[in-house]
Amino acid sequence: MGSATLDDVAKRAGVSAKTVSRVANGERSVRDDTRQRVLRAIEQLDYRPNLLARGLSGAHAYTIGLVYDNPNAYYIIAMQQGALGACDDMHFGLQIRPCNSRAPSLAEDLRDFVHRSRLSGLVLTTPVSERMASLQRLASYHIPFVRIISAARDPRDGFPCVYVDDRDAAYAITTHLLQLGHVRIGFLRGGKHHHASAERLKGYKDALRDYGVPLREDLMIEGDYVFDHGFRGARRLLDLAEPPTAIFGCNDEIAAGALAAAQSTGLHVPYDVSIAGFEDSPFSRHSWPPLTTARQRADIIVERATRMLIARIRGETVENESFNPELVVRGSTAPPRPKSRRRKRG
Amino acid sequence: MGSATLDDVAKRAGVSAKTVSRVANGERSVRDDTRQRVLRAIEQLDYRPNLLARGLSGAHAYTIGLVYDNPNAYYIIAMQQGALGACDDMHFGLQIRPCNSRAPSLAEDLRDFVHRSRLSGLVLTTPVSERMASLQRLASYHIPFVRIISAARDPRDGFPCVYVDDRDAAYAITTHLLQLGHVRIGFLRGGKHHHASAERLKGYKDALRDYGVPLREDLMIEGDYVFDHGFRGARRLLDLAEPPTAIFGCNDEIAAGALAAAQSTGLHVPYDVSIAGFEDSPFSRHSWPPLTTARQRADIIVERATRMLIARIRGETVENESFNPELVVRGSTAPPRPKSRRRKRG
DNA sequence: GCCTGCAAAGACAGCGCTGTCAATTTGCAG
DNA sequence: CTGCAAATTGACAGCGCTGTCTTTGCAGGC
Repeated sequence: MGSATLDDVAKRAGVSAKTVSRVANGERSVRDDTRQRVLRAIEQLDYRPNLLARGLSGAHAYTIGLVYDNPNAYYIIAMQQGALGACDDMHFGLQIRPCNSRAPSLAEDLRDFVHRSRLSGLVLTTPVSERMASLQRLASYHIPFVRIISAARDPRDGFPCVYVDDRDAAYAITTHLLQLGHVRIGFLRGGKHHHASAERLKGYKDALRDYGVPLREDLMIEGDYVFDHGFRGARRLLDLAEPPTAIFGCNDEIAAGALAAAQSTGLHVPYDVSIAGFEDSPFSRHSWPPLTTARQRADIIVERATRMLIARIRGETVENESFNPELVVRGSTAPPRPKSRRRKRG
Repeated sequence: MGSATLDDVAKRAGVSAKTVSRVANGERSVRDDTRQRVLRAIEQLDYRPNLLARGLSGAHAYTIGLVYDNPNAYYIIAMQQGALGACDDMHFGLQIRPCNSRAPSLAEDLRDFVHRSRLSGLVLTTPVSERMASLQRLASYHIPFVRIISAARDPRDGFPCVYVDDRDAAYAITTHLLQLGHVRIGFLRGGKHHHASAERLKGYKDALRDYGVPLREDLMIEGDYVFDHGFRGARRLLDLAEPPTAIFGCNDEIAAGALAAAQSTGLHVPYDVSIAGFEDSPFSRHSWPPLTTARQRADIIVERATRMLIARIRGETVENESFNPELVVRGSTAPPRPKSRRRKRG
């Protein structure tokens, strides 16, 4: 019924349980013929280690936690995929943990989460990874973690991380629009409390500055990472006396809102107005026209972070790593059309 | 460091560890003053049960597995939310398990998954829940599970389930289109191997029959639950000599593809062609125009299934339950426009 | 032949909890 | 008061594995 245990295998192979344990965990100090004998017994009995027993007995449970606070389903799934891939590969388990990154008790909640299941460590994604005070506390509890953050360069603050250069990608998108000939470019900001959002705004501003285009406050609109903000923000922009000829949404959902707003006004994208997003979510591929955006491989990023974490847990020293989102040009951006020829329908 | 254990609490409260265990698990047979004393000690020491120890010791780990084989991110997240909600509420843990529902070893993979972590049971979502042979095997391993399936009525096959009437919802959508005046209605089918897909096709056919509209094979196109099928399928339909005036996509992603196809051809939705989806995914709200669709609360459905499973694990007898998706009419459907007035733009 | 040193294998004691069953206390009729 | 069933509580043995320490086996140096 319940599958075979170490002892069963040990008896069959004529060795002690500890030796079977050694073989199962790939330890070196087992003579080759013994190892073969044990492996055969394991196979014959179809033995599978009991993860609970291993976790209870050992120093930790060979399981990591993936922590996120994000409303974006595609993002979460991509992250889970990345984490699961690395975990399967390294024979670790995975526990998922949605949470509220702004809860004052964040660090304590996570500590309990870790202790209750004896987790080996945590992968912290944005924006949880940006709550420095909580990270300090987590570190003081001796809980290993690796963060994924938005930064142009290695923060070197002692907390290991994978850092993603959002500024650079936003710069690339803005440059793309500028090179098409756009000058009035609207910016729909998202996630006031997300560092990534500030970085993207920075990239936008830097590009305008480098191209000698003056910033216009009325073209930058604050809001959240949601469709509705994109819709209303774009409406507001398009209702200006001098509306922008291009709109850059801080993520694909905002851009989707902007796209809907433009189309609902009877504007043709990209001929009447260009729209760009950020993320390369499936939405950006499935809308019409498909969105110009920045490709962010959340799955690969999280997979790297997970491998780093496991390496750290094993006591290896790890280097921080960086990722650069890349520009993906699709049908939603084109050169601006002379104002006179702009038309409305509907 | 590591949090307090049962023994610590027991000492502090001046009782045996077993009594603390009883209080922690909410068992009846503890006198009230003893219970209070123990609860106080638990609070003072900030005691949290160690889930691994509990799982190893007890008959099962108070943790369930959520099994899915689905490419749709929104769906998965909704299901996870529902399962997590119920699990948190019932003090159960949750393990997620993406899998390949068509693997011949499905039942054995799941058995190993259950044994390795001593899982209490499984929630099986479509299409895993439709692999009857595997379910038989799972049952023969004495693994408790609850399925979510697509069916018009209680299957009464001995395997507990939550059943969702896809046929009825598809009937409602088709009826909605017929009542708007559409006669040539295209159907883009998805997921050949999903029972839900067959049910939706059935709803479509039944509605046409009831309205005396003859079925036309050339208006029904097979494919998968993906955007691309929607796009190509819709193109094919729209290129017919007598194209449909409405297209029903078997899920929102297919409908999104159809929407993009129509728009890329220069057609105006819904004036030139109506489009309906199925699922009420965020996409259906975020496209322009937003999609008429069928609302399926995957979160609530999975939450119910999870509660049923836990009740079953506790030895209670449970009744199967049913859910009906409901019609959500949005901007993508409207009465057909006379053919002569149909227009294209470029 | 004897001792040293190292690799290989085993013994044993838990990890923190629950199931089982025995011991103790309590409540209450007689 | 006494007796007895019912209600509480506790003792104890694991659950299946790993960490630590010990023992065993064997090659090499004198």
